[in-house]
Amino acid sequence: MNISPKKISDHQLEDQEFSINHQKLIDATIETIAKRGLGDTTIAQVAKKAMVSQGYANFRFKSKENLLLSSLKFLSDEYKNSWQRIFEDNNLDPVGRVIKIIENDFSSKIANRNKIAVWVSFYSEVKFRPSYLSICQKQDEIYSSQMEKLIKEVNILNNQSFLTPKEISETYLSMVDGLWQRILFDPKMYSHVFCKGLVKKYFKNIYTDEKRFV
Amino acid sequence: MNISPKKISDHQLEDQEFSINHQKLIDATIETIAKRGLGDTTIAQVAKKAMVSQGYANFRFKSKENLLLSSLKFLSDEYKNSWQRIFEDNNLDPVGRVIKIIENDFSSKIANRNKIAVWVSFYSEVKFRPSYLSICQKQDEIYSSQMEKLIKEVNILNNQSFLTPKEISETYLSMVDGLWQRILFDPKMYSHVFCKGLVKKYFKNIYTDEKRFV
DNA sequence: TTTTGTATTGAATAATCATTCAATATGAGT
DNA sequence: ACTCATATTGAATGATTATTCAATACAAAA
Repeated sequence: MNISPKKISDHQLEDQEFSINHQKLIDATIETIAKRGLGDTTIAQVAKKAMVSQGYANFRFKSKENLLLSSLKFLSDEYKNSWQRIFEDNNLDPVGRVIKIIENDFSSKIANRNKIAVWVSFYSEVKFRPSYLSICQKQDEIYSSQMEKLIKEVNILNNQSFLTPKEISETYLSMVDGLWQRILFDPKMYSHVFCKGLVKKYFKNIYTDEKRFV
Repeated sequence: MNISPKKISDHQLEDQEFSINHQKLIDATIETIAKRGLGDTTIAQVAKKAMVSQGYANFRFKSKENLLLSSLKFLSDEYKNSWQRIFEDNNLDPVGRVIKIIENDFSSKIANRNKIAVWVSFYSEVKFRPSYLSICQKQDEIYSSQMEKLIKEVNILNNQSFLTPKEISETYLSMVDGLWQRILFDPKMYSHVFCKGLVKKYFKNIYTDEKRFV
């Protein structure tokens, strides 16, 4: 995982905040949180999983807090990138874009149980750690407003007027958060297929003539 | 808060797992988790807030884990009772019952930021603590099936057939979970009024003839 | 008042962990 | 081969905190 193509010594990359060890530690942090919970995640365990010494992990990230923060940032960026790719794809019409968003939100890369466990762990601490909040909240506002704009386009094309774009987009985003949480409890019942189906049915009910919401 | 009407010495109530101190400690636990997060909640802080000694808190609940568990149980029971009251009220027709459920889910007693912070904290640990899971999951399944049954009644009366009762009830329950989480981030934007309005609009869109979904 | 059983204290204990840092390994340049 | 700069180790440190328990307060009964 994350092997750089050419063998480069780590220190050459240090200032860029990237190296094999840097990423190995972040991956190990995510795995550890997913397996044991944020509260039971220790530097020792993370270091062991990343196969570096405990001291090194601390040295590399300056503090445990910073390691956790970097891991959250990594997940946040991963999601952001997948979102942006959809919004920058000019081959998609509004409905096609909505469908891609849904597929992405319940893809196995994004909505797997490990990553959700990490998200929820951080979410639960957001109220107490301004640094977590600043990573998540700003992005969340962007997603909200971009989604609303997108739905506005869909609404116009599909001649729907009872629900406002804001209502539809807020409902969608809440549903996704709720379903993610439920995947944690009962991943069998809340399978990707089930979740995608549920959300698409929501849209199908609004845009009855649109055949693509399966 | 929770003053018993007559002055009774605590030990008379001990076997019933209830006493002034018992409840004071649970209240203090919830407040502490809400204020500092599950990870930073220590027995010392809880004991201080409950105005008993640290040793006593431990003695009374046998362990920190048990104190946390009792607090989760308290919240879970509180929600359960409010839910049951609605389902046992024979004056309500199906739609009236749905509306009461919505009002309850976003009442200030249930959906306040402190209690949500506690819920989310526990949720985030559910994957790792079977004891938490057993308190939450069983109830959640009951809510799911009762809600589905209720929607079935509403569907029949309102002649709606495109969305299945299961789809509507799962969508509702997910939305509530998602909105709760969002209240944590941004309580101003996700006010009780906003959340209730959003959910009612969802139902209004499904049951267009039903005037009560505002 | 004295006794007795329970409630409550708070200081001591022991375990866990983040963090530090002196010592060592590594590998590129000479 | 030697030097030097950087990477990495792992044992020691110190802080935090759950848990224990001997000592004390209290209140009811005699």
